[in-house]
Amino acid sequence: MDTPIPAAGRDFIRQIIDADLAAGKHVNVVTRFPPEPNGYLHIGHAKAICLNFGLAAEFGSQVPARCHLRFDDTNPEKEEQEYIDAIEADVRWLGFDWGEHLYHASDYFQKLYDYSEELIQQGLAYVDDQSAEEIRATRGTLTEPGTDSPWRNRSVEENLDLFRRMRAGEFADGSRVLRGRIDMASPNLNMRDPALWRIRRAPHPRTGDAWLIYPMYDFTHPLSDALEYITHSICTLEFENHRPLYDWAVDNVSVPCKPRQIEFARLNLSYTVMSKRKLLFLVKEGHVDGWDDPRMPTLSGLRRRGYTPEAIRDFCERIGVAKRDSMVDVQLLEHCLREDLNRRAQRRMAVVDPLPLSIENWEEGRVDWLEAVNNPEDASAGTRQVPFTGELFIEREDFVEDPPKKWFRLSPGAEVRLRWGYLFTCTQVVKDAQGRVERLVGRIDPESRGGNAPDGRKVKGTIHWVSAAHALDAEVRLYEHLFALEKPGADRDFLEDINPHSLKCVTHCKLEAALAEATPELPVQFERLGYFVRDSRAPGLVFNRTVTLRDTWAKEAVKG
RNA sequence: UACCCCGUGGUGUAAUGGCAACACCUCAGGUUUUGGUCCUGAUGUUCCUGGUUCGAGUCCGGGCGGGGUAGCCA
Repeated sequence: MDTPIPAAGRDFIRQIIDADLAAGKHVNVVTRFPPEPNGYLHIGHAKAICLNFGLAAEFGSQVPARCHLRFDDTNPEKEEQEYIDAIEADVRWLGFDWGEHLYHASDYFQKLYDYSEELIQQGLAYVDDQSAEEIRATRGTLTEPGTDSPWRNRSVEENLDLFRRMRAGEFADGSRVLRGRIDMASPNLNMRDPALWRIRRAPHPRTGDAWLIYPMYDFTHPLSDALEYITHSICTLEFENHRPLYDWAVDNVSVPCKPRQIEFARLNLSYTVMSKRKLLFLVKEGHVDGWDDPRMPTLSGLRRRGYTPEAIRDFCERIGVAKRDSMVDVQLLEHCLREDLNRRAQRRMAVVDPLPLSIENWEEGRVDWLEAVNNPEDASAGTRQVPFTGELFIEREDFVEDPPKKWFRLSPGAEVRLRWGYLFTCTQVVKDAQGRVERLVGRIDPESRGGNAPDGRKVKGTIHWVSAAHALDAEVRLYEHLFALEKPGADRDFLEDINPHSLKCVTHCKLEAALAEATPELPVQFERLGYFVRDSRAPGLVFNRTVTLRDTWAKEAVKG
């Protein structure tokens, strides 16, 4: 190593790899991201993806390094091609590339089968005729040892014969299982003669009906890692107790290398759920619109919502990697998002809850094309022309008849700036029969074109607007967190914690005409409201609110 | 009450025997044609208890607390 990396500040996994490289244990770094295609990828997977692919990219400057994408497809009853396709698309969208290294555990079934015969030959595996119930009953408990199966001491020949016939389909589903012959009294339950292969007459998305027996994760995973020459096999904490079994597998068959399993804490995010089981439930029971519902923590949902891969990667970097259970505040994710969007999103004006406003001293039919800055954070984004007329829409929220303290938006007699336009003073409030404000009337200062008065007087409030004659009609979907509680399901069914206000669809919003060209790939900021993106599924002009702007006034208002 | 893992501000992460730091959040102020952005500042931290050491968040013992594990799921 020409430039030794200081240990300080590096997470424990990077330190392990540093040490392995320094000690000459490895001359390269090979990691893998091993999803099971039984659901869509979520933000928790993003953490694992960024870790594994990130490691390969980082160490690649030092030694040969790569990261594989491998589908852990050993349970045909839960896995589907739709998920396989979605996972590949999501990993790519996040910004990672596995190159040639796309693998499937199902490609290794024959090798795994051969390794199993090796185990049988060594007396390290046997065919058990017990039912699943009997095996469960004899496994023992957390505090008591299990008892040996009556079939535990079969001869090698008999085991070989039976195992071959299992494969040939001579036995019914679930009637027999191949078990590792380890230790029924082990304090680690995973070592109490774990099942290695089970009989399942289920078509597999990739192998079709070629196999009637399927290997278990605990057997498949370590050997797949070994077959791919994985150096560091990084997984989540719940597999910690499985590590002795992982090591047992690679130690007892003739694989070409012995990868090391390292466990880290999975991501928990406040105000959401992360288990695939729960996410699947939300989809199947119709609590959300699908896996890519913009309220879902799935990568496809976040994408549709307007999250950027850059923001998600930044987030994954900032949360770090450790072994302690934790719950990350969703506000950190939103902070990363806003930071990215602030840099890149062009500004537009849009009125979600329109209130008509008429300018008395504006010549009928006159259109004034004003210059508006597209992105104050990025001069190269340039400017655009926005039409100003005597009939506008403003945000209903920006007007109050009886302003509270520190209110510097619109109220009767108060002067505000119409962004990029003129200083405006409200002279008249028109109400309907019910007393609801229907329309505002007022005057502009004709000398203030562009937003500044010639006399230099300060106007603190600036509000956004849209010319009525030029406005586009659109639907805007306002989202909040899917769950109302920080930790959904903490003390009741998680469905009861769903936020009833997680989606608000608002129709007949008024947009600046330039928004007609908005695409689902380009985030925009609706000035003073938040970041939005064109929906990728709905026909017509439909926008999703990605995230609001920080709103210090809202906090002020709450305080009174 | 078996085995494994983990305990650092409200949250997440760092400090690798030597001044407990960074980010988010919160709060206060400044700048501002977005109550955005940006800038400045403030509040707040080593689970308890013995020990080793000149010196312990860090090493050791004992507690306490949290998480995981009894699929032919992954």
